Amino acid sequence: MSRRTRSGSAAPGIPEATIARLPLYLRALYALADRCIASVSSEELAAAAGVNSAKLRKDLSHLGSYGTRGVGYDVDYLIYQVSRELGLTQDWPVVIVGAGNLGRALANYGGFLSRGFRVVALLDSDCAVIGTTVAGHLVRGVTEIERVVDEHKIMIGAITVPAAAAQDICDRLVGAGVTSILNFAPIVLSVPDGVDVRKVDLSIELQILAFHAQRKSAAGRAGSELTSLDARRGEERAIVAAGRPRSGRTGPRGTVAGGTVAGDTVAGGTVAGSTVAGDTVAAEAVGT
Amino acid sequence: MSRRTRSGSAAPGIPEATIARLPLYLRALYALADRCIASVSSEELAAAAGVNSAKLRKDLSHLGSYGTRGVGYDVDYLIYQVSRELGLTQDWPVVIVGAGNLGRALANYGGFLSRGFRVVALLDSDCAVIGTTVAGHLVRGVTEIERVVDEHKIMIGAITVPAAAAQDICDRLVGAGVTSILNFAPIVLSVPDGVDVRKVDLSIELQILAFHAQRKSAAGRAGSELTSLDARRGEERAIVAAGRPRSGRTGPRGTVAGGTVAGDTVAGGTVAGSTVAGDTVAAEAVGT
DNA sequence: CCGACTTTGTGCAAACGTTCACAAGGGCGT
DNA sequence: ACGCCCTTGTGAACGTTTGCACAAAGTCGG
Repeated sequence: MSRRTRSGSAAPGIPEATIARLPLYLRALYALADRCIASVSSEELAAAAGVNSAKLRKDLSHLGSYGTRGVGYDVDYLIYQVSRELGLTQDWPVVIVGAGNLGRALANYGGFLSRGFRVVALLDSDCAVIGTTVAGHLVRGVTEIERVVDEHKIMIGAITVPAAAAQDICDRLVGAGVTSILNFAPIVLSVPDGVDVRKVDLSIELQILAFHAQRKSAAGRAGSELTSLDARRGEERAIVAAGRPRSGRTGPRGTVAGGTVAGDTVAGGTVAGSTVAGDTVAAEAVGT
Repeated sequence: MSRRTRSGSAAPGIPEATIARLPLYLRALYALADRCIASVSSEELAAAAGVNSAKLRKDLSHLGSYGTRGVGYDVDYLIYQVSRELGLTQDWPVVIVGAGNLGRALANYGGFLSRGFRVVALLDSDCAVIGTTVAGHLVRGVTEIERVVDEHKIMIGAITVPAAAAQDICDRLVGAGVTSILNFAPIVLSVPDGVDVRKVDLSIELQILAFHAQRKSAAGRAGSELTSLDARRGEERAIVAAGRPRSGRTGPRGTVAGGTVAGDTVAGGTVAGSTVAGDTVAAEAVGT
């Protein structure tokens, strides 16, 4: 908790939400600079970054009073100021552990990674991959973590290994002196105080998307079979209030819908459609 | 804005922040189920998910009163409830456009993607890639977007193409009927109302990490050269107050530090270290 | 030099999210 | 059956974030 909110040192008053948006602004600014646009108003920049203009102005005001009233912001100057605030005016050597698809994707992200970041090592544990070249980087064994980190004074590491290996890799990175970790593995890493962990999970965003998509579906067509979904919800609640609590003690494991669900999913990730059917049966069996 | 906050239909009161954490809980729950743990307390589950236990309880309370006082939550049952709330009890066919490193990584994410999601098509514009098989999927041409979306009734699309092509692909996906888009390209997509866009940017997280790392560096060693960074900041502000505003009109483009910065970066992503030097010079030239 | 116009920077209030602390409610031993 | 103990669910306080609306401050035309 304290790990993410304020990482070690006390923040001098620059909100976390603002920090999270600065990269967005920076990207928009670079796009403007590429098109040789020298000056930009908060309205335009906000539109380019996809945020409210008042929010953008307030965010930028935290960095200082760059910008000219009646005119706007000087693109190049603002790029520099935002970069500096983010710490991108210095060189950040990065080690990527895991040369699978994700690791390779990250190593190839050059176009945007290279602004301040430099991949100095790409490691993997798979002997079949070690020795090959990916995105111009020779893949080396994970045994070299400590040496590489120490040699290049690396403070940032990216973990793109399978979930099962992630904590071990994390421990070794931290042990070697890495204090900032970008975790792509779908587990929660535990790290000592003073170490920053940020995570990127491809499936989480997809699941959030599914939630909203479901909403849209349910709202869109109101008279079709999808309405039975809402109806089922009502019954479901009823089960909880009536049938479920009793079964908690009766069986060592839930004999209601839940058991079926886990059986399906643990088995090997069956498409969840069948799960719904399983529950509908349970609902009828218990509810009526 | 309204696009992300509430996507089309009015939310019945379940906070966005909660939705964003549900996948996290779900993952922790699956991990518990794998270890054959039938019941879990909010404290334990919160620890596994890396959040505050009070937050977890409040989040879950939004779904309903699942859970037994004095005991905890039935793992299997909760898995089902959370899955259903997220819309994962139904099958979501997904199309991935862009079979580069990222697209491949996503297609191979099977272990976690498969819980509710199903990659039905992998498209690319590169003739060299079309026809090859990636993660068990035949790569087809982007020209087939419309056909594939229509044929499989696809509502969710992932964009893993380069930034330059992303908006075009997005437009075509939307035109074909896709209403939820997961965007990996580092640009802000513009979509009509009713279409959901979520973005994943590998470099943004890295930049946030850099910000905190910089903080840690500056705080850690107080007497070394890093202190000059803070000193430079002071001077920087001085320039803004004194020298900069005047140059705004004098030259068509900023002749101060900003120009140098952009020249460096636009040229081809030089490591930003040199930029700092450039600015220091400018600071001395103008400030003193 | 002045007055009109434009855009920044910010005080303020409302919305939102988090955390604490505790009452309500259930299991478990006796 | 009863009381102890444990954990959930939630009311209320707190902090953060957002967005409005406007004064301050600059440019531009005459």
